[in-house]
Amino acid sequence: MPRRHGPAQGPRATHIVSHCGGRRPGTCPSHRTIVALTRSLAIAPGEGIMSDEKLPARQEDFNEWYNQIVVRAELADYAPVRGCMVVRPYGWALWENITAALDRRFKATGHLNAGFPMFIPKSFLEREKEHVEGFSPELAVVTIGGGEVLEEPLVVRPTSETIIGHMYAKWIKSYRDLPVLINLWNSVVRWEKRTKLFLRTTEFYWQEGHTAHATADEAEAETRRMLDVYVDFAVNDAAIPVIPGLKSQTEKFAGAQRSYSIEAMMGDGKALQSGTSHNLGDNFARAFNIQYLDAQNVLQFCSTTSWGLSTRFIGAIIMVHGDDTGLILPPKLAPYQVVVVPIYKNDDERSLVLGEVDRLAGELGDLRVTIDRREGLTPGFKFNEWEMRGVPLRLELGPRDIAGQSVTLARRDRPGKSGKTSVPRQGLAAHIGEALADIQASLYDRALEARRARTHEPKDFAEFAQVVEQGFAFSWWCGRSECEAEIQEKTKATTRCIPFDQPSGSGACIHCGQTSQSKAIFARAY
RNA sequence: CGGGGUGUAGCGCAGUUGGUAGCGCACCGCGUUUGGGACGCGGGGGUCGGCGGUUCAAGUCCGCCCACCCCGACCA
Repeated sequence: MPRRHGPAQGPRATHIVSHCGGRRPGTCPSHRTIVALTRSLAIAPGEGIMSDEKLPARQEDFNEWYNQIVVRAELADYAPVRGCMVVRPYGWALWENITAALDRRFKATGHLNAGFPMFIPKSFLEREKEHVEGFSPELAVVTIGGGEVLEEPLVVRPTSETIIGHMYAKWIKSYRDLPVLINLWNSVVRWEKRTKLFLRTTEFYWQEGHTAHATADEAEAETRRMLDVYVDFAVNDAAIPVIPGLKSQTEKFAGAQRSYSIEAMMGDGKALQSGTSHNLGDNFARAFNIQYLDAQNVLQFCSTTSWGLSTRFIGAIIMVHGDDTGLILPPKLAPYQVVVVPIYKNDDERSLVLGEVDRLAGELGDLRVTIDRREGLTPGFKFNEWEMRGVPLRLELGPRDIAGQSVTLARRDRPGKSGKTSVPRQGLAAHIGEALADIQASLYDRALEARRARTHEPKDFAEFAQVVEQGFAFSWWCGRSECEAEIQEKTKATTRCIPFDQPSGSGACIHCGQTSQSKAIFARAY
């Protein structure tokens, strides 16, 4: 590929905005087919097909499809700092709806929000052995402050377990202080080698819950309870089917005793860990002396947990629901649930239509509605743009609709003209409410069906290797790290989780043949 | 960190044998358009990644540096 980056802007921005610009189809491999096609139809290249206006087909180039959607839908853009992203208002509105949906659930389970500093003394990280081993390769370290070399370097938080540990040790004295249930909404920094908007950026936004409990059982219950919260959110608000389960030893959080995750299948069959919950046992309690006196006046270590869900989840929404036309947002999280496109030819029609559009929008008070009043753009352009940006429902209102006392309704889950119906103006609000609920449900059903179609239970390792190229394998696994490493080397697939939902009995490990007590989900992962 | 590649307008690119920088899109203005990605005319926009060298003259030739991209090893 020729150069696709510029020094001043996001280096990858160029790459993302258009893989070849579409202007020189002859020099771009991806366009040769199109060019050949147009030639055979005796149309000059570029005359009949505006290739740069279309997204790449998911099947052709899923990666490029994703990159273009993120930028063109104005969810995010590349920051001038390598690996960092700017979340644009449309993307942030989506994130706000996600945070609201989660925060509501956190409050309902008794958690309180707090703010912790982004700088952590470097020595804190070193207190827990596994933790420092896991995180030191990706730390950003501050060595100078106010022009002077710091006595102790500060790390920019990659996660807050250590500073939480320090403070909890200070706050917790008695069993009467427990449990402590705190959540943080913040951003963290991990110096990743290879980044991708939303999925893996140097800095990302998330929530991290941190709790301390009197007993190991309570901590385990909390860990599982918050994983359930993530499942509930993913399924009911994001319309994303997820598989909750236990992480393998190699996949678990650095410093945790046990990690759980929810795993989702993306549109290309790869897996995305979409949320995690960790039982930290007494690892951090011992490292930071988080101790309390129990009712018998005996000093005990706390058991702690942590759990997080990040802006990565936006990547999941994009890759689970999106189609070749662009983004499809689940109605419950969409920044705009309804977009109204007014249609008119002259000033008279314009005032007629806009007046009606205002009345109509007024009736939809409970919904998130936007009216596209932009001048100088054809309705057709607006249809395509809002479909690309994933608005679940579009209302088209022009003179014809007004004359017929009706409104044209277009469902995003059925793109193009096929998703259009004309509905009576009377009772529109109720109709729209039903349509949104229906879209929400159908997105989930569609995603679940897509996952089913690509989830297999291979007979042998040869079939296993084949199915994980484009989907999930649900297979007996011995649980040994060495075995997992060999599988990864041979197939690029890793265990995603050991689902809670297990068949009874035992079986032979898909790779080494050892008798195994449980089956794992294997897949290539983001 | 290893291997490969690329830096020219916001983006995609062209720039011949060295002769003082151009095209498309986007942007701005005006007009005609507007029910599935409109068109015409006019206009603004550049330390050619940086530094140094060769030369009467460097986007172009030479050297060094920087940045970024792709592929691998590591990851919410």
